[in-house]
Amino acid sequence: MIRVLTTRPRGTNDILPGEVEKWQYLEELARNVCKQYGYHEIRTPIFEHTELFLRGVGETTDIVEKEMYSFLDRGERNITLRPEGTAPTVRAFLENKLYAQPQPTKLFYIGPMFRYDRPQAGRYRQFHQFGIEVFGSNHPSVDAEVIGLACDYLERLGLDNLEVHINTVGCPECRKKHKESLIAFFEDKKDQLCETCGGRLEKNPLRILDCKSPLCQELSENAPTTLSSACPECQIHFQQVQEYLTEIGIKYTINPRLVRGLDYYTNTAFEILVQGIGAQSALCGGGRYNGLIEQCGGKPTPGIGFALGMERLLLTLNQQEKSLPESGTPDIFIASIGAEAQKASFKLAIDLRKKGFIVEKDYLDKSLKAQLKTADRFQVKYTLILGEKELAGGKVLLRDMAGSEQIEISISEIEDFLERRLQKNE
RNA sequence: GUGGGUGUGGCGAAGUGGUUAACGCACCGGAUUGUGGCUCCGGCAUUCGUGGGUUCAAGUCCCACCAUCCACCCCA
Repeated sequence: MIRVLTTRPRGTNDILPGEVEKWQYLEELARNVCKQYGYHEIRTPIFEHTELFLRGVGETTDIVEKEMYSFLDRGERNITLRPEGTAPTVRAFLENKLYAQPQPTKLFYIGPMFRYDRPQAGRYRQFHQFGIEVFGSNHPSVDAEVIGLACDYLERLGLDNLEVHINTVGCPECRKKHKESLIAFFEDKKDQLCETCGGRLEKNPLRILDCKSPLCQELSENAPTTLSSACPECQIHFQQVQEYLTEIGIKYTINPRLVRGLDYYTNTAFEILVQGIGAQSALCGGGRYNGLIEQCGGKPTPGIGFALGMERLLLTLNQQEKSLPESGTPDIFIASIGAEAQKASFKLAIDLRKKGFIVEKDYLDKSLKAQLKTADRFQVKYTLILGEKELAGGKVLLRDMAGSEQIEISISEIEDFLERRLQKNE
């Protein structure tokens, strides 16, 4: 009846203990890799002025047209939960004048994004991205570094069967020409195109190239590609990016049909794909966006970056049965018998925690039997048993759970003892 | 926004119109005095997503709604 109180909003997830450790591990690794490459973390707000995304992402994109979580705040400001991380990063770069520091600026972020989509495997309304951005260099080695960083990260996780697809979508001039030649190419074929592609022809003919309908694929077989339409300058840039990729041993596939959905992309576009996690096979996607910073009110500044889907990454790791850390077990469990001992065990627990041990205890006045059962569930190596008898003598029983042996030691000796034993067993 | 599948206790899962809704796991308690893992015993769904309808009788049939999963569009 009051189900909404116990049901999370559609397309969102609770990350529970046991699972959250995996997230922490993935985030830590991302931070470490970024650090080695000289990228610095940036944390921008989770919401921004709607205008930023209209401008930055593009008014005709699906994100803006139908996927944004937008609302008026109490001050009548039009606010949107960020659907992606690049525009906010650009905004922060400009607002905080990071361009005044040595260039290029190399940033990374990890955090939630929001898109109002129908959820399915690997797609959620709140999802998390790890992304990097480089502002201020159009050097082809930067393109290769960005792609290489993503590959490095994924390889360190031991993932198999990854495919790096790259393409160039050219500069705005190339794109304009390409669009015209595409429309001309499909002119006499438009009646045969599928329903969605019929509509795409006028608005976004680029997308016909990666339509999944077999007939559209066949029809577009010999269509001009962004690559073939690229001007000499863009061709050269793309060529150099490939040379740099080869230099660092990254295997890639040139996919002339690869186009990215957001308006701001120019030149290099790339995706890292993986099979086996459902229809949404793009683990990571990114590219160059040399016009975006100017579009957002800055001086003309080249940029490039990627976004990597954390949920999809977890799905992949799961599917490939890669092991990740799970929740740890306490060092010791403290069982007590009787009210006095309960109080003493409470103090003992806190003293030991202050010494750095991970300590669990009983909070329910359970029977000793039940407490040992609980200790067993926690899989602790040692249980301290504190009863009236021991308490009187300033002692505790220290029980080795695996060997079922226990000795009596004085409370003052516990720390030393555990220090030695727990280290030895580690 | 469109299409398809699913919806029984914390989880897995029987049940296909008829007395008290199997079973497994998990959880909690107990098997004489303060001792876990094995075993045994006991407890744990006034109820089958929600609301209507058909029927003498519905978890079982019909309708609607909701949720969830998958897919399309698109994207991470």
